[in-house]
Amino acid sequence: MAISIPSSPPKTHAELMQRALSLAGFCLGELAEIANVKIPKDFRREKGWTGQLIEILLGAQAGSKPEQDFPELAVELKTIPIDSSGKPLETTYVCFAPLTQQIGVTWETCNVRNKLAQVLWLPILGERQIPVAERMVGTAFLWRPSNDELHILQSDWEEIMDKITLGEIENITARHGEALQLRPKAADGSVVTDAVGADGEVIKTRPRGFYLRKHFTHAILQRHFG
DNA sequence: AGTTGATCATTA
DNA sequence: TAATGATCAACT
Repeated sequence: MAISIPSSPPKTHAELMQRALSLAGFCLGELAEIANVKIPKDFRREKGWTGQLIEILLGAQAGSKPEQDFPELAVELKTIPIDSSGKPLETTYVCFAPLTQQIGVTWETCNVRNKLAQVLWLPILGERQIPVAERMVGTAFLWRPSNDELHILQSDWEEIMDKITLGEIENITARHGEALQLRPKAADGSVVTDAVGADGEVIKTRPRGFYLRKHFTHAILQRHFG
């Protein structure tokens, strides 16, 4: 039952699943000790702490890349905080949205579809009232979108991308999209990037990211756990 | 009470 | 600056 830190990425899906499932039942405090990582009191200043801890324990390569966490397996890793009834506590970040030079990008080739083709979900029982160290890791599972899910995602993505292309970026709010929503994604309000303006000109705006709504990820979890 | 828009640390 | 990992907290 001993957990160790892998020195290399998993080579097969089976190896990845075995590693991920071996974490079930441990709390974050125990895993942090194994990984030799300090435990924050809360996530106010270390929002990505859980995800990075799990990456270490599964042997994912560190660093930021617009590719999957396990490129050779084409698998993306997502930790998702849930309450005691299994409901997601947060939306799930997918990737940045291209705000310019997006001509020619289609659903078939876009980053959203690529990222979501195969996701290893790792639920973390972690209501805010539970101290970080005591939050418990649940049972990991590999998800591939069903045809229905794929169609919803595609329709949302196309609607949002249409508006971006037409220079309506400032009119898109997080209320658009049934499963996918577009929201700011930056360190603070001073961060800007290029986008297409109403008259086709280049404007500056806050970077945006695609997120999965909670009701969508909840449905995914329910499909696997009932 | 649930969601939107804002924010934090780190790396390349 | 742009990307990764996400959660916070103000607002409706």
